[in-house]
Amino acid sequence: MAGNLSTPGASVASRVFALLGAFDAEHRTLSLTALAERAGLPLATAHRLAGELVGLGGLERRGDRYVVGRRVWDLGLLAPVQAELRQVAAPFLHDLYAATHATVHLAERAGTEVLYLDRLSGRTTVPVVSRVGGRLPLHTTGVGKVLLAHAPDDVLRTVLADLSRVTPYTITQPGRLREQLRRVHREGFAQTVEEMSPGACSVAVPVRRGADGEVVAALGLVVPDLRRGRARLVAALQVAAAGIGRSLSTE
Amino acid sequence: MAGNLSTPGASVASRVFALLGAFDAEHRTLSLTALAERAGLPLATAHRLAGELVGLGGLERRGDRYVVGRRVWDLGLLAPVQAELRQVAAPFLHDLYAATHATVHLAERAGTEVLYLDRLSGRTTVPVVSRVGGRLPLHTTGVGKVLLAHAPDDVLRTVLADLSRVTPYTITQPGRLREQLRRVHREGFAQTVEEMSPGACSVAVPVRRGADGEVVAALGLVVPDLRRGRARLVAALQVAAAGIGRSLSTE
DNA sequence: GGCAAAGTTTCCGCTGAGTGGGAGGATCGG
DNA sequence: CCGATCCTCCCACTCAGCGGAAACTTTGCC
Repeated sequence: MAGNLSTPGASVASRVFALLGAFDAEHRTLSLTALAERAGLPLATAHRLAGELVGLGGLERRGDRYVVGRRVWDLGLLAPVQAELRQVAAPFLHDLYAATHATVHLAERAGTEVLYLDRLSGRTTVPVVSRVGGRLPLHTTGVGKVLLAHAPDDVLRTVLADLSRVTPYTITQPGRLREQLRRVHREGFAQTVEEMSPGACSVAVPVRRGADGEVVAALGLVVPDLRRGRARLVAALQVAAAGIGRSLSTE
Repeated sequence: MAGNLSTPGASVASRVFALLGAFDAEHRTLSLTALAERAGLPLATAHRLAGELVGLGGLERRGDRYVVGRRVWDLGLLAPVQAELRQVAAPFLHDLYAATHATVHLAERAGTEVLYLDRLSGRTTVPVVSRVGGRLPLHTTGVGKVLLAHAPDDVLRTVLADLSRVTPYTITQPGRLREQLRRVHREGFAQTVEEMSPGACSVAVPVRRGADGEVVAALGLVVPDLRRGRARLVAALQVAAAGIGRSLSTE
């Protein structure tokens, strides 16, 4: 994990975040050894610091494994991560869910990835890999394609230069993706067919801030099949996106 | 704010959390001076540490105010705060919302307070003060009364000893509250009428883990008026709570 | 404009908090 | 029983962090 933080010169604060940053969606619990390893800290240091963090609520111990502490959850909920957007969007997401019973996503672009801001998923839905706070590639998801179509040129170039394959259907040819992004502009929505996850298709539309039309986010649906009813889904998305955009204040 | 952390002996990690802990729902942005004050740190120290945290993503600067950083949001979402419960409950919360269009709450008891784990609120709803990750008194909310009715004796005693008044209708007499808690047991649900927030009423039921019947959480609805349709709301809540309880694994 | 007050940033020398190698335990499996 | 693996603790050295104080910026008032 990143440069060796055990070298003198690294602040304690950075070590705190190194420890916390050792956790991710695939590693929600870690043994001390794994924690030290992933944080790039000597065992003794990790042990002492981890103990301290447990006392502060930044970590929790469950048996001999560590997990991120409740205190961090508390604090994180205070972070203004698109707070207004999420607030405004919430009822529209419910409406979409009620109308479609598909998994509903609200996402923004974070660099060259999609960042999922909110998600509603029902009982009977295709398994979806997204997660609020999670990031996925821009070229493999519906919301990602929408955001990519409206991203600055340098982002597009970076993404096109490295189209990783996720499923057999993932689009890895820059030319094909470029063509699809043009269609996103022309038709106003993006779609994917099993490009991120087998058995999952998606459609997505941009959310434009009412005042200036800037694309601030994307709204998407994940369904098992798009061959029937796509038009209805897109229409529902567009209604919701327009409603959200209208309700957003000018920054 | 707590003991003076500027005295030597306090670890850097504790100062980091002191700074982050200076933020709360009412203070989501702070000037440097306010931050230092609320964290109990000397100005120079707060300034340096805050700068460091900005570099690490733990804080963000907006103009000359600080807010909690995205990194903390990211990390917090990895904290296993009733992860299974929230996951299992999500679709039931949607159902409840679809059926009632009321604000839906999922909450657990954290010491002598209610901790809101999830919340769905629609467009047209009474203004509600709850917030995911937020805490409220046990005796002024529907979910709180449910949780209090099933809390250990020492918690009950502590709460009864200090029934703070929030609105003119808040129950502040231990006797009356005791009587209501008995009714919660007898009738299987709790209610409030403008006891937390003027114009807001609520009903709530316990969520019992299927395996052992232990009350692990409470499920509640907030509506403008309970005089009509209360029975329907309670019935809907009970169906949902039973469904959630059945889906919970034995810990 | 001039001045005071409040808030923010920088400087710098002293010092004890933090560090981490290593020893010592605990636990497991063969 | 022994070795492997992981966790905990110790302690002497040292440099990262500390914070008082001074400089600087912004704001608001006369």
